Amino acid sequence: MSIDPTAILPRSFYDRPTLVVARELLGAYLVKRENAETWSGAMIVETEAYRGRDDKACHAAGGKTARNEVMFGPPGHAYVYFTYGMHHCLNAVTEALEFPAAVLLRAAQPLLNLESMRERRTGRKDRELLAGPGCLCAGLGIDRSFNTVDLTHPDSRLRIVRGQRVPNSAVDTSSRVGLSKHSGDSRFLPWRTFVRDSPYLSRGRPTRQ
DNA sequence: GTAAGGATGCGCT
DNA sequence: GCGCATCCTTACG
Repeated sequence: MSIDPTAILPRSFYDRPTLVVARELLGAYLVKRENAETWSGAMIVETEAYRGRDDKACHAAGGKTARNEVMFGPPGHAYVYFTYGMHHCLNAVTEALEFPAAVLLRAAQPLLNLESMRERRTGRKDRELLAGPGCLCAGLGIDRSFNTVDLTHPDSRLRIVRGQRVPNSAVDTSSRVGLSKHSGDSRFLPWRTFVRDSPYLSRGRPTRQ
């Protein structure tokens, strides 16, 4: 298994229904350039879909603001936001221009340049380096300076490239993690997708009734 | 093993 | 000012 940082997923990959993109991102490689020679890489194992004005859990449910306007832009760009006063979260924008939607990358299996990840996440086991949306950004050193980065551009320091095929038999879904009451019925949508038996998943518990 | 609460800063009302 | 698409530490079985 080797990562080819030039096998970039094209914009057409993201210009599809968000749930399809969320499913197909499982097994893909998230790749970040550390410097001229060094790349860090990890296989995506857990995602969540956030889609449109009707999804009350979607940041864009209340309309376009300075914070979420990337979600209204063209697909294939990174939406990175800061939350809980300390965590960054990384999303890939999906669907057509002006339709706000994105896939939250929640967990990944470290594959390339684990040294850098261990430095940024001292004291953690390897399986925990990228296990959670905040952890994933911490482990890969992704902050708000990555907001709006084009994930499909050959010069970008952050991109997603072709990875491994994950069979449907290995994929499971659940409701999304961490949504509060204000999301209404949206919080029960089964829009979290993950590789069922991966040891690299987040510890997040899906929203319950 | 699980559960509860605190940390923390930004976006939005 | 309030609440958050979270994570970590602490407490207790």
